[in-house]
Amino acid sequence: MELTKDYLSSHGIRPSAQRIAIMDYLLTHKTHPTVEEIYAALVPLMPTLSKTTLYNTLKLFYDKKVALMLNIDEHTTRFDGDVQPHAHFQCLKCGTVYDIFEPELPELRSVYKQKIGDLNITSVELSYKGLCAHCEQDNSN
Amino acid sequence: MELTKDYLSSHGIRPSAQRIAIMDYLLTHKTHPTVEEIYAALVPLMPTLSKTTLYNTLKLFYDKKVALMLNIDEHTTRFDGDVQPHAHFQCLKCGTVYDIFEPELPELRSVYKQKIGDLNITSVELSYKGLCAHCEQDNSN
DNA sequence: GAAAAATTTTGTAATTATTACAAAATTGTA
DNA sequence: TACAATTTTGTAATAATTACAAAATTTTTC
Repeated sequence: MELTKDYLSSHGIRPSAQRIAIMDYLLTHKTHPTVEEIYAALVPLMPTLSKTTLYNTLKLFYDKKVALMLNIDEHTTRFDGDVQPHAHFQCLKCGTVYDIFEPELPELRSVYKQKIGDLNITSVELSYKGLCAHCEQDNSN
Repeated sequence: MELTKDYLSSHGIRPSAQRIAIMDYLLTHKTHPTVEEIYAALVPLMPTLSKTTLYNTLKLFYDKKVALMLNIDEHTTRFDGDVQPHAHFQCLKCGTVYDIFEPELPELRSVYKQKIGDLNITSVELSYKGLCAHCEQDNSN
């Protein structure tokens, strides 16, 4: 908690109670949560928390580069407190988003913040879809 | 137009007038249009076209693999009639989505439809963001 | 330490994208 | 032609996100 506060400060984010709680949630739940999921988890701990604050804060985290904003899910934006370059996989059946830290994705690291042609890259998102092992063998289609 | 009809048929899609018009639009406008943009362009030609048909048709095209459904844009889904594996870049300022067919993206092709760990990949989306050359030199920030 | 200024949070109300659904129209087939 | 299946349409609902101004909190200045 105290670490989270310093983490925010060192990234130019004033550490309010709300911001600490939200960042702390992202750092301890690497499940690529939606706004709805974060809200549902935090409201019991912080009953006055508003959705607007949550949206504003997540946008701030994204701008300050302490969170990734993932567009992998067709329906909603998901967030990731792990800002190391890595890829994601979403199961088309159960919707779970998995991290992919495979070393055979060198281009993800090398191209990051480089130029392709005359385009100045500032962020990359590499997303896979398919069926996860669990859903693959599950016959309850 | 006649070609478009055959193209749909050969992919198991019954070629209705609406479907031909929509596919034809995608094949001749490689601008990664939104549903709204496609609708605005086609309604003058086909005044009875409904949004529901457009949504259903684009979903069908995606399922039948004659269109890509892009989640690169935070606000809305975009579609691409070019189904060859390739990457995209969206300018954070003007919003334009550019194609990236760079040869230094080998993994995009090799990993496509392969396995990573115990995950069965069926589609890949590689998205970059940043400023395009045009917006980069434009000082009207 | 109190007052003023700046920042952050909140709640409500809009907006936008997407989906549900059933009736109407169209197309394919017996 | 008539029946069945498919496709299209329009309206209404849902869900995600944003706008906005008032209230609360924090920081700065005197």
